[in-house]
Amino acid sequence: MPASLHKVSDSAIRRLSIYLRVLGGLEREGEETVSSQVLADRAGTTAAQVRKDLSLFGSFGKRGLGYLVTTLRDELRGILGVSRKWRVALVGIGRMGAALLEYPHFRARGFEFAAVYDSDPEKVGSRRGMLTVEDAQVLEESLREAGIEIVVLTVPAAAAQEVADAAVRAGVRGIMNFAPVALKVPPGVRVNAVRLTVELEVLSFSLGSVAGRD
Amino acid sequence: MPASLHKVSDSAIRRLSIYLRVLGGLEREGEETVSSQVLADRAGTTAAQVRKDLSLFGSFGKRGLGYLVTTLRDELRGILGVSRKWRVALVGIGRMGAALLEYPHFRARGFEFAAVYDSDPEKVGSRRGMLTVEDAQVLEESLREAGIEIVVLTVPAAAAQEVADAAVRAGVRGIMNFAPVALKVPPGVRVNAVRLTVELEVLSFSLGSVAGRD
DNA sequence: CCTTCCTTGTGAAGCTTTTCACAAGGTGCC
DNA sequence: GGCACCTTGTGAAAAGCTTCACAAGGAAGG
Repeated sequence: MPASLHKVSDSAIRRLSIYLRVLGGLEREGEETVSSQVLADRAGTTAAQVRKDLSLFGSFGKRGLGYLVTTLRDELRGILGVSRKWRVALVGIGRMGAALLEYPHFRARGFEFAAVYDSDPEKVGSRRGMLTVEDAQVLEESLREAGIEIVVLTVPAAAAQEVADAAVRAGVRGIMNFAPVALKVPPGVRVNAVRLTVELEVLSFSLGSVAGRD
Repeated sequence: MPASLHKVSDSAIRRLSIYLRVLGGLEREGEETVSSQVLADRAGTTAAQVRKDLSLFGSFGKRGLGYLVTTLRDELRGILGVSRKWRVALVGIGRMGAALLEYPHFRARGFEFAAVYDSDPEKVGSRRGMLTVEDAQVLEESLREAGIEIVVLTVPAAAAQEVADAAVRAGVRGIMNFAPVALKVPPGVRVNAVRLTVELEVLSFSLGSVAGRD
């Protein structure tokens, strides 16, 4: 049975996103079908896991054959909600923010930066690609007017909570947080933290341990 | 029982890294002790989880009092392997690579970029802070000579596996991979992938679902 | 010293996620 | 059409992770 309302784990969703990326590659290579085994190899997981993940949302495969690449890709897009465009804003134009603004994979997946903010008077008013940097002081009103749904937060840790609060007041329900601080948000708002230092420290731990296995 | 050799989950290590960050903040605020409850609040988890995580490595607290901030910080540094410096190399100086080179939190935690590589002749030989960009063609030999232990990979997907192979041959055992592709590496080498698009798609899924809880 | 209060460390229970294994369904060749 | 072969979808088992609940240890004050 499908099950769109049963609670689906975060890790399953992460893997679906990876499958989607893999399917894009397969399509470009001209593959028409793919088995759970091949999909798993390319995604770095197991065939059983792939089938289980997909079965959370329906039966997309053909027994004896596998999955139709294009069809499955479309299904996954629908499940993940990326068959539409999302209006995203970036707050904080440091080096990281600037890099993300230009990051080609976001736009290619339907995430479109529709507004950019900074609090530095030197930056406010300057252009970044198609966008003009707006003053973070008018964040709340401006986000609401622009109909922003997701905010990417690349401000210093000290300013992050304040910005998040304003974004929430403006109706934003998704925040991708690069600031090294745990944001408090009301229920109904989702924060996804990207912790670069944590990732390096996980590596450090693995290498430091007696044997550093796989 | 402590247990330094029992297998410790990745998520537990991630949390330890977050606790370490929180402890830094507490120390700057002049706190001398901290309870598992406060640590949990600031780290975004529960008190029981904090105690369980720490108990994997020893008994660092004092009943009735909590944990000594400075002591626990030192213990965590030791556990995570960041009481020493790590020699890190960056391969691929796009916008993302350039942003990471300047990312202040890496150096502050003991991760020091000791070499930078790119394959673009325009970039090779130019300076980036204290470093001169080296040619990616001599990656393997150069990494070995520089004694690099960790590589941060910010090259296009198509080049990533090749770079990873060279790094592994050079003795690198830790790779932080920003390229949207699953790297194959031999046992003993650890890859940590940073998947920015996946993080956005997880948000997209959460917002798209009927109710987008929490 | 004794009592009260607080917080840790930790088995055990509960829950979630992953892996297993196989019946069922479909393909494609002869 | 029939047969051999392949791959999915899925209950069930296994493994892993988190939460619970409380005994034990220590602090603080009288």
